Amino acid sequence: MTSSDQKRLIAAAEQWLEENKGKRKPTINDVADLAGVSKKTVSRVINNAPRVKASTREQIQTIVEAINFQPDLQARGLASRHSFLVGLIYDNPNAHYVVNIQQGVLDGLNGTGYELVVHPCDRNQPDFVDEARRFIDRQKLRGVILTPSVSEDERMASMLQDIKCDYVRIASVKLDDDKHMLVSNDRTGGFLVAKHLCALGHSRIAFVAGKKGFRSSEERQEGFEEGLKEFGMKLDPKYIAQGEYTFESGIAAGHLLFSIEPRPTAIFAANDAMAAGIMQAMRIKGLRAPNDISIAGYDDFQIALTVWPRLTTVHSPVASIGRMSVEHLLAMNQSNQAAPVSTPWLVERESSGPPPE
Amino acid sequence: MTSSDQKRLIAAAEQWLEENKGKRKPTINDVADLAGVSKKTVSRVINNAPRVKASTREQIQTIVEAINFQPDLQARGLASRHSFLVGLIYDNPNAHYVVNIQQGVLDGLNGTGYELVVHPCDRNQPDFVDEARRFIDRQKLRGVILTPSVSEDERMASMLQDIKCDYVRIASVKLDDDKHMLVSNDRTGGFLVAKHLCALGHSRIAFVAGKKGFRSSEERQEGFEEGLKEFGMKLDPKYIAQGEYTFESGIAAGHLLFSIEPRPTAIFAANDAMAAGIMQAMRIKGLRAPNDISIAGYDDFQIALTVWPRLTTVHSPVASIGRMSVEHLLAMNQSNQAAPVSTPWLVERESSGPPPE
DNA sequence: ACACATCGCTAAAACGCTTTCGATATAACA
DNA sequence: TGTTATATCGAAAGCGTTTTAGCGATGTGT
Repeated sequence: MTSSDQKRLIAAAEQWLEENKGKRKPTINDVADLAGVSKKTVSRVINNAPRVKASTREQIQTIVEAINFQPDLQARGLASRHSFLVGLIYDNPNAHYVVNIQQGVLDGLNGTGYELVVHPCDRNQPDFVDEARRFIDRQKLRGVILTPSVSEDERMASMLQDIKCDYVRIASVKLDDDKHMLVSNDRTGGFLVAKHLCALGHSRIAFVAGKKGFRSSEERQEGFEEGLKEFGMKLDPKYIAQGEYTFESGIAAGHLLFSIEPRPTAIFAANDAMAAGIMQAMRIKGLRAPNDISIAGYDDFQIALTVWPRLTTVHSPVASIGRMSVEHLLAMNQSNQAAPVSTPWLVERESSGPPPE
Repeated sequence: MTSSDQKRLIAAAEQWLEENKGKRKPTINDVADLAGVSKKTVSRVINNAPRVKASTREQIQTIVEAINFQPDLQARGLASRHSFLVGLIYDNPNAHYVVNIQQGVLDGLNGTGYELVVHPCDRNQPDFVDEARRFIDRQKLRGVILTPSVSEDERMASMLQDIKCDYVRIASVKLDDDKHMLVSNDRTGGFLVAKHLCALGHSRIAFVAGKKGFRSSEERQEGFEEGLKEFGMKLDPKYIAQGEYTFESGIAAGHLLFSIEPRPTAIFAANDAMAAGIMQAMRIKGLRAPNDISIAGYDDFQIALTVWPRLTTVHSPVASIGRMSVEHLLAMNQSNQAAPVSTPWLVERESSGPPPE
């Protein structure tokens, strides 16, 4: 394209703008007319489709920018049978988890032209899968991201397969094909905690499990047991308490564990909220961390910093998991990549220390 | 409609289902054909428009249900120039606030056919209003909900007026027409705290302000001062510390206030996170709540229950505010209602008590 | 009895894109 | 030179709704 062509096109575009100032938004027809090509060719350009001569493409792009043409998403969707929306389906009760994962997903979506529509669900309701299905095909979502624990639900996954909706499951272990998974590898996190507590010299170590049926809790526990094993130790069943991933269940688990003889010298709770609950229970009993009992949690959410002493915990990069999950989702049909895996790390703070004499 | 008509229609619908089983979804054309009417009449029925004979309406509804016709949102949007999406625009850094308001908004949207698309924004970026504008008219949102502090931004509001997008601003004070406001009345919350602390017998009371430029903090403070006034007291400027609404800024404010002579016997922080920070600072100084200093916060988020002693605070019904805001938004063009107002209440816990001798 | 609304409905034209199906021009090849 | 690929582009037909324009039948007031 010569520069005089360029000038001529821009002049035409300016004139168009003058004539239609505020009256109506530019459509693909306007672009086609101004560029002297057919709609189809413009369509090819805005969709980055091949089979357009470089110079033609350039001309069209000049016009598009000059009159600030934005394709209408509804029209596009109607013709191509899909929307420019991605869904986030979650049932996690933890506010920090939801906000962080959501932020990560939004970051990943940024600049792609897709927007995020959120959809909490309740696995206790018998029709939650059907409800999700209606949601998805009402809005013809481009794809969905599933977070734990709904990501662990096979009924949900097979429904998505049925309706041919792209999806990525964020979970602590690989439950599906590579293309549909993002693994957070909680086993490693549990392992790190065991190593940390063992290295400090603890031998009577307790574990507080999260909500039953949550895979993350099982993974954290198994990783933990592996770590203990490496130090020639094993998790004594009497030192295992069942929690619910809530602060209150942490308090209850704490009281339960304190009454066992001999008392454990360290407790690993499957998340921070329960760890904070245990620390609350310790205060009531007059026990102090880490002097009497060391405490470790999992998540590294705000609560880990607001308790006293601050909590030793496993940091899981939740926001970055969210971002990776969208990237994986949107690249799904272009390349055959392996499932991304995120690796957590240990954050040592004041709640853990050597065992008492 | 006679019952034989009904049967005939249902039989025809069943046959249609048989013929197109899984092949394609029913469209408005199918309904029109089966019911023996024009598309427009079906359109009137599904939009609850007038000028349709009751019996005709009934027949069409019979067919709609029989073949489970769901109007295509993209096509509807294309023709009617708006989508079935509502936006939530937020810039609040507090995870609990975001999740709760979001949950409330989703509750309000439930059953309306609208879905929620979330859009965080950053008021520090110079083009955040333009960015929001592009987002809104790209997706042709039905309306948006604005939460503090972006709800307090007049540039955002006037942009929404310009593009004729319905919106509701959630804020602690009325900043706009009734139709565009939902007021959370933080002044009352501040007032209640003052009354509570005064009634306990405190006379040296400090206040920790939230982030500068946040209207909520100002309202809480003013309500607080009104309450003090009612007890014949006033807020001594030396007892006012500037915070940032964060836990860390609470720690800093605490240390600052502790060093003042005479030390205040009670501190009201403009939110829970800062109150928790102050309690952290007290622990470091060897001070105890409420024996040495009473503490009160604002929000009643989870952190108020996980600190020790548990925090006396003001409960603001955030989720219900979210729900009300959507209802207000969707009813905006039908009736002329007053701006809904939510009233907070005091929750007394162990962090506040009588002043020391 | 007449003009004039109102009601109930229809046919056709948008809405702004993508898809389908070809057409033409150019390059490559024998 | 003729033949075949390949690259580039266009016309027309959808996609599934709502809007527009208007028609006949029925009621309403004078």
